[in-house]
Amino acid sequence: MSEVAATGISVLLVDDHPIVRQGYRRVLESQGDLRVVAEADNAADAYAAFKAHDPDVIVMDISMPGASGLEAIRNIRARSPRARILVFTMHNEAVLVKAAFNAGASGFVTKSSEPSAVVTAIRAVARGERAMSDDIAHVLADDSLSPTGSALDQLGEREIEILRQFAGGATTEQIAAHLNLSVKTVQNYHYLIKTKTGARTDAQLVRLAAACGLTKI
Amino acid sequence: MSEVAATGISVLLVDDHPIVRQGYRRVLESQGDLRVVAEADNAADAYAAFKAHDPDVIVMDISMPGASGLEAIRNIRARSPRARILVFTMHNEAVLVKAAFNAGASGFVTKSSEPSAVVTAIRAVARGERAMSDDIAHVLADDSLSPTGSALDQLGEREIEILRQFAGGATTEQIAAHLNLSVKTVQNYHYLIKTKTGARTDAQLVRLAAACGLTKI
DNA sequence: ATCCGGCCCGGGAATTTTGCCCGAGCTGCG
DNA sequence: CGCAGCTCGGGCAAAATTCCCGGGCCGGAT
Repeated sequence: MSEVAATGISVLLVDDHPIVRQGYRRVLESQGDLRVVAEADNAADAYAAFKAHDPDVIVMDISMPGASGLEAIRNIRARSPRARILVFTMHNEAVLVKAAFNAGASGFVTKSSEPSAVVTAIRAVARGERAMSDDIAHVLADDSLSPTGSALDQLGEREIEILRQFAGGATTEQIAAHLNLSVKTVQNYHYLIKTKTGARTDAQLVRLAAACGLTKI
Repeated sequence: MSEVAATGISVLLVDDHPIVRQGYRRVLESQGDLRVVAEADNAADAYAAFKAHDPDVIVMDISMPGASGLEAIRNIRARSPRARILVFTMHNEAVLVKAAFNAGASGFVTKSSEPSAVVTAIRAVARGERAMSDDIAHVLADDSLSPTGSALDQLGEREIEILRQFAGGATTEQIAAHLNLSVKTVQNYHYLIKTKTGARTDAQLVRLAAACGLTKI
């Protein structure tokens, strides 16, 4: 596209809710300097759209069906290290934030933020800077001050993802199918998560996940 | 507001994510016949806004921090039975759907639906009809093939008590000891509660209990 | 280069729990 | 009285859990 404006920032929207994407698109495009050049609702399409449109910034939710959003970030960054990815999700757990940045994200903004925070973050990420919303900064600050850390800090990425889906109400089979794992592996993770967090009951696990913002109720 | 167009549908938006509300507002208002007259990000504000603006339809997400969305629905309907509430959330569990309708919702649309589905549902609800998105209809259809009851309402006192303790994180043995029952009986109640509510997972049970205000998280 | 430790993925086997059947005692109600 | 519903538990096959194990992979330390 040779006629692309020199000053515009092109954006790829990745979110599994069509209506939510619609809304974002309108909000972003009302800014003047932001153009949504493509949308995707899953990790695979996200990479294809990235290759096809070469956007300046990818705005993506990391809680999507199928492959984990973190996995998608890693995939994209592995093949295109100059990709700028702004994570835009409702989760605000320190573990997730750190995992996202480790995976290669350039920014992290929660959906609880003011709309202006997203726009600001997109512009910062487009300039190659790191960006995060105020609440995320607070979460990370609190986390770095606490000696023991959150109960979820001792969990690996896979464990977090499985805990999220489990607490969300998914059955073991559904999780296994979503993540392409054997049922046995999911069961083992389930058990491991319980022992690591000290939860003696599935209900306690759900409460823990909810308390940490991993899932909403 | 004497200048209100006679043919417009006024909408109150309830969602805890500002940017999401922004987006919905733009999507809905681009329809011409829909006007967003107020927004709220929690249950208490939702009722205040409803009283102040008397909207034709309330579009609300039921996963909000603090008070349960179902509780909010019950509150609003109890005081204003003519209120039309369209639940608009990402959750698609049969238990939640049934609980929402039991609480007094007029419609249920998931965020995975096409934007047009929401608009259609809003218009239907405004006409006093019941509305739901296709995926929700499928979930309910699948669920209704088993002749279970509707939701938490048809639970006996003992069942409610056991569900409360279970959702609170108590183990089967603890519940049995606390209620002077055999472990087997508690297990049987556990199973009975699941079948009556339609929950397929302990996590779904906890979510239902939390959504109904049975336990706080 | 090698070891160590961590995460990831699953198998195996003993133990529990589920899922769903059953009967029995107790209420209240027509 | 008969019927219905709640409460309480036994029984038994099927499934899940609880531990254990090993192997592959990778990054960091020696």
